Amino acid sequence: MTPTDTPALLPSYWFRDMPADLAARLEALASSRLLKPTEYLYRVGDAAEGFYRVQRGRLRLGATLGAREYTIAHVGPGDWLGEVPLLDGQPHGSDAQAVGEAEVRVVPRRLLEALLEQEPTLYRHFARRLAIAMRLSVSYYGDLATLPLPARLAKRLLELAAQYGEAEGTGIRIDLRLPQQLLADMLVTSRQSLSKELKAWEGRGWIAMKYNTLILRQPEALRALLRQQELHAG
Amino acid sequence: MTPTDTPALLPSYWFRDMPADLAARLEALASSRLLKPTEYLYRVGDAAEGFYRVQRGRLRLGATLGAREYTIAHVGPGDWLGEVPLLDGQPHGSDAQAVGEAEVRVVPRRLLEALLEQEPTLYRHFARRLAIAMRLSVSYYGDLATLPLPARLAKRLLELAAQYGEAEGTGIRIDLRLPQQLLADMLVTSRQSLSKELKAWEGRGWIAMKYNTLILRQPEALRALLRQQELHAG
DNA sequence: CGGTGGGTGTCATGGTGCTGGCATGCGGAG
DNA sequence: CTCCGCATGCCAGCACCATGACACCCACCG
Repeated sequence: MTPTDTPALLPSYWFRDMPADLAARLEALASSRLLKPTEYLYRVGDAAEGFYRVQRGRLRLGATLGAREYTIAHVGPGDWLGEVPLLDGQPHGSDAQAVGEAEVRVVPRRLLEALLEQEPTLYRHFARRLAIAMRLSVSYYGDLATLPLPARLAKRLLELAAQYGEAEGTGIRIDLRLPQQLLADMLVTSRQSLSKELKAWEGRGWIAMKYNTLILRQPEALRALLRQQELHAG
Repeated sequence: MTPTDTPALLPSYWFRDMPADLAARLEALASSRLLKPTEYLYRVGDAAEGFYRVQRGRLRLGATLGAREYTIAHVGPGDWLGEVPLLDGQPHGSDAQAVGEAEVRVVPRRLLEALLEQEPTLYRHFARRLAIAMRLSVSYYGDLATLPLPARLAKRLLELAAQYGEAEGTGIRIDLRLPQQLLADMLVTSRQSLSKELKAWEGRGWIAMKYNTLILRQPEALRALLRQQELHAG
């Protein structure tokens, strides 16, 4: 939960939504599980085995359609995941895959179900979590449906800046620690297109890149581009 | 709820999920509201005023990003909608707009909240509803992210056939009653592209179109196309 | 029964972004 | 320090689909 052990994730707000009291009660039922890089915590079609909290590292949530993969979000320390199949009784509809080394806390299905049966008011928290998730999922769908790549990129970078950014002179520093390929996957674009766009922005002085760090030097320029693209589309 | 008063909707399964006992209790709290064509039941940013059930007609769920609109789903008689803002306390994140003349039953927010407070176990149903919604929303996102237009169209038509189709000789008849423009919006494509694709399929004998009715003559051909496109994409 | 307007079919054109391939660069392992 | 391998930058060619414009057709309505 401390910012320092969070390796700068992609937006995943809703996974965070978990009242402290409930988190503590769940934590008491959990055991640890270690995942090697690229190892799957669960895959599409798996039966629900538990409710998970990321302890360390990062997981990619995604799925494979035919031979093509897509990524929904990345989750990191403090994020909870895996409740959907527990709540509707269907198999998992997406994959959860460790990006690097990762550790998760596992609340076994039986124990969670027992807790819920004993105290059904806890369903209220899950309903709230899912309502937030639904809202964001629809919003991402809308972005993909209406915004061209530069606008989607600008929006994402501004979100990341708001969530994980730290002031750096006149700009905002984002510690990405993420290969361009993975960022491209999340934006539903190709690595090449992403690289090209970033370089173009760097040339204009909007951003600066070094190592794994990205600095928004002129966030206002990104906002302007976003507004303009949105208007132009009509 | 009878098939005959359902004017052939676009896929909207999850809105249906509502246990009969809960539906009856909600219905007892509801009053009716009539909507003229294109009138909004609620819009993005509106505060939550109630939980709704479609009685008659059809509503488009969508939103506007900049000057560009997108459509998430259509809902029709028997479908419930509008719970997200009630559950997370935020304003509406999408629009609900009557397509033709429509009538909805309204459960006022106060009454729903009172019912939930009195009987918190009802949250369980909402959690389940939203879990299903989440699953489908992510699946639509994946379709848009990975499938080219012909595959998305094939998938949608097969879904519609499974939901609303009736046997017709060797094929499946779908009573669309929907202008191509609205179907195109749901597929996130242009009217022209949709028309072109449908005509091409008609030429190959895969489908037949007349009036507002579409007949899948060779559903197997659509499934094959879908499989092939998915593989080709890798 | 003729008019009118929305829905549909079709086309030329252009833009966006993907594909595949290759060069370069950086950073970690030995 | 040197080497290797992943990550990045860059380019040519092309596929897909949006756009805008226009003619046609049918249903509905006066």
